[in-house]
Order: sequence, then C-alpha cells, then structure tokens
Amino acid sequence: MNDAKSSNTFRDRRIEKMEAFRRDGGDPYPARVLRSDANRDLQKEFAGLAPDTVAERRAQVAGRIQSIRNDGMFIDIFDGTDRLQLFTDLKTAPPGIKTVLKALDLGDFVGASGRVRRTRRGELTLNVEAMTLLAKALLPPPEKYHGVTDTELRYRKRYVDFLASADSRQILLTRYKLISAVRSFLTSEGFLEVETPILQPLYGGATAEPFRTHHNTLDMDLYLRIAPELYLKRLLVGGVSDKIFELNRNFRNEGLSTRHNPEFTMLEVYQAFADAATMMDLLERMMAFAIESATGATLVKLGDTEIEIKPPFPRLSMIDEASRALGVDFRNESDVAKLRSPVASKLKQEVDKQATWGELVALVFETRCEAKLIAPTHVVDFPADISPLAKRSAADPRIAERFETYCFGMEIANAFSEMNDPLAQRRILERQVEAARHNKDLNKQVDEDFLEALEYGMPPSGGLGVGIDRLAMIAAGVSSIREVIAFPTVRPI
RNA sequence: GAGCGCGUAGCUCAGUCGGUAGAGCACGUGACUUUUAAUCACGGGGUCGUGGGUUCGAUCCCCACCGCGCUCACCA
Repeated sequence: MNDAKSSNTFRDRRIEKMEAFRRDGGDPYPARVLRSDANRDLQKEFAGLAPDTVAERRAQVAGRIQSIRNDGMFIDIFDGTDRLQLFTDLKTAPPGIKTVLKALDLGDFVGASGRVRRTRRGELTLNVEAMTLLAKALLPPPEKYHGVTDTELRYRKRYVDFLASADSRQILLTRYKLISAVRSFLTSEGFLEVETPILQPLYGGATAEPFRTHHNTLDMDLYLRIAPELYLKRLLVGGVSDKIFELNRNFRNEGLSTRHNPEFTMLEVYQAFADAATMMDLLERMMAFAIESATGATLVKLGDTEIEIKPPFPRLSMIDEASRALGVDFRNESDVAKLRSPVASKLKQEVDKQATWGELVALVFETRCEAKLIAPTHVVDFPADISPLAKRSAADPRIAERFETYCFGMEIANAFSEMNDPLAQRRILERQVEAARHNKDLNKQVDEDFLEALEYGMPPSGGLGVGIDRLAMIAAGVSSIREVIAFPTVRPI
C-alpha cells in the first residue's frame, strides 16, 4: 500500500500538470467559489426539460470530476447532491476554457457556468461558457466501475471509499438521517437532549472493560464512560427535566466484531413518572419513525431477509423461550444446583460454578434463541439477578421490570423500570464490586456519589438504551457495524 | 484468543503443476468527436505483504511475522 507521499508517477504527473497551469496564470486552489445551484436542485428544476432542448436559464455549478469523455467534451461532476454533465464544444471553446481543460484530471474539483440543456440522449447538461479549476487532486480516484472493494482499504481510507462509492456514501447518509430523525422524534415528544461526562472518575452503568486515561493537572486517572446511565439518573434526581435523553459516544475496551466497535453511539432515554411499559411504546414508535425517515420505507432488508418495522412488536418471555429451547423448566425450578448440570450437558459447554439462576437463563437464551429473533421482538421476563439497575417485578421477585428488543438477531435496545431504592441499589452494587474483586478486577468501585444522589430521591422512571449503530445497520441493511461508522477503529499498520 | 481463507500494477482481478508475470480501468502519445463504463491504435507502469528456509532457481513449496475478512469465543 503506497502512502500519499511516496514517489508515485500518477502524483508526479498531476503536480507537473498543476505547475503548468500555474505558469499559464491559473490558481489550482482559488479562495473564491461561485455556485448558484446544487446539482440536485437543477436536476429537479429541469426534470421536465425535453431532450435536445436548451433552457434560457444559466447556472453556476461546482463538483468533483467523476468521468471525462471525448477529451473533455463531456465531464461528469458530483457535488455531494447529484451528478451533472458538463459539455464543452472543443472546436469553439475559448482559450481560457482550454487552459483549464488541459489541467484537469479525474477527481479534481471544477466550477462551470453556462446554459442548462438536455442532450439528445436525455442527459441534463450544462453548456460550459466559463470554467474554473477549484481544487486540484494529486492522487487519482480508484477504478471508476468497481470502485474500492478491498475491505481493508475501504475501512482504513474511508475518504477514498466514500469519494469512489455512492453505496458507501448512501449507507452513511442513512445513518445520519436516522440519528437526525431520532433527535427530532424525541424532541417532539417533549424530551430534552442533555450531556453528561464522557470522562468519568469511576465507570459504571454497564458491565464492560473501560478505557483508561489520565488528567495531568489533577493527577487523576479517568475512564472513558462505558455508559451514561448513572449520570443521567443524577439529572433525574436534580429534576432538570422529567424527560431527558443523551445521544452520544460510549467506549468499551472489548473485542471488535461485525457488531462491536470500541467506540459506539448509544441513545439513553429517561422519563420520570413512567416505567418500562412506557419505554416499550416509545421505542416502537421511535424505531418506526426513524427507520421510515431514514429510508423512506418501513420495510428493511438484510441479505434475502425482509422485515417490516411496524408496531406493535411481538413479545417473548426470556424464561419461557430458554426453557423451551432446552427442555428445562426455568420458571418452576429456581434451584441453580439442579439446573447447572442439565444446562451444561445440553449446551455442551462448561457452566461457571458461580452462575446464578438468571445467568443460566440468559446463557441459554443467548446461545439458543437470540440469533433467531429476526423481526423486531421484545424479550420480557428478564431475570432480576442480571439486571442490577432495574426494579423487580412485584409479581415475581426473580424477574426484573425489564425488556430487551432484538432485530436481525442483534440486541438493539434495553429498557427497564429504573431501580430507585437507594438501599437496595447499594446492596446490589456492593455485591457487584465484591464479585469484580473476586475476579481480580480491583478498579471496580461503588459509585458512592451516585448512591448519595439516589438517597435524595429519584422519581420512579422508565429508562431506555438503544444501540444507534445497530439500528443504523438495520436501516441500511448491512451486516457489519463498520459500514455505518464513518471511521471505524482499525489496527494501525 | 482459536480455526479457516485472503494479500499479484494506483484500482478491479487473472496467472505461473517452481524457470522473476498478464488483462480491464486509470496514466502517456496519436486518431476520432454529441459522449455517458465513449471508441480505435500504440506505449509506460510490478521488491507478486515482510523476513527466513528448501532449491541450480521461489511470486508459487515450507516456517515465522504483519495486515484484512469470515466463523467461533469474549462482550448483559
């Protein structure tokens, strides 16, 4: 893989060309740009223009050269909105235009002005009356037909991927439209977007390995947050608003996969005086709205599988599904000792001796059921012992007031009626820290400040977390999280 | 972390049962000129991922390493 500065005949030729252009009095990187119309707007405005006719209207356009045909007679430019064809009659072109044409290569940015017309072949075209080089590209774009397909190059040099591939751009566009739609949906529902620390002195709100960093002046270790949850709950205590959300980056120092990136975008929503059921309804409406806004349809497709994102989503009981998948009755048998060995033998894997009832249920569910949930599905009946920040069900203390939502076999949302009993929360968090120490993780600490906040009283609230990257994968119909991240984490060479 | 696969021109890819390599696009020169993956002719371009080993000879076989992908594990 050549780096940009290494000797490269393509680059050398372009630099020579640029110097020749300078000698002719041209500026390859002018400061001023004139542009009256975006290509998309012209395409729209002249959609009805008949073939082989010239409009009265003049336009000034700009864009990157995607294709040059007939020695510059036809040039396709792309300006971030749409393509447009430029036409220059080489026989009659004035010297000014010819000087610019001589300097051009694929990938350069040019500006042009002239009359709009539609060619005999039906292509909307600008008859060039003046042309300016706007920015010289020193490196050539990738192959014009196949673009870049080498995955390594695509992820390492995303700018090359995007400039060469409309598909790659479209995927990212879908992601950003989705995010924008999520924000406007929540705002229209009366939620306030808030911000909480990404640099945290203690990490919590999820179980994951954090990234560590250090503040020099305070001489203090800090963690990049693995979740914003504990700070958002402090805001609920403070009563800044009864409905809040944060949509931002979390960081987890775990493995990379097609579904995991070390930094990922998470939405967390909290609503005071509400519960998990409120969140379920909110999530369904939000997903339907966001996906339709981002894609123009409620139907999404991944490979050959097509599903509709349309509320209400079906619900499944995690306990019943796990029981059914393994032929073990988790609902009526809570004695871990009696469950461990049948689970281990049927899953054909070892089961941790410390595993709790809920951990067994979750293990079975994750290995046997999760991947099969293709259409959006809420999984309810979550064991309480794997839900440290959720309230317990009044009907069955083994179960938490919690659900997770799955789609295309991925977990995309997690919600509960938030635990707001400070003493119960303390017992749970202290036990977690103990367990972490048992596993030689000495960094895990109880967040005393969070517990103190709870002691001032947190309103009963529903909370919802949504993996935005995964939602974007669903909207865009891609199977790797890297496709929906502009610059995914890659190993440096 | 484990298994499998991949790495050849700027890009997309062939290929050599071991004798230092080809095509298309892109690039250069010329022709043509209302094309749209423009066309035609000619030409330049390669440490065949890196380092070792086997061999008279390695891009090809073997080993190690680097990078990437997939699957599994990990990851509530």
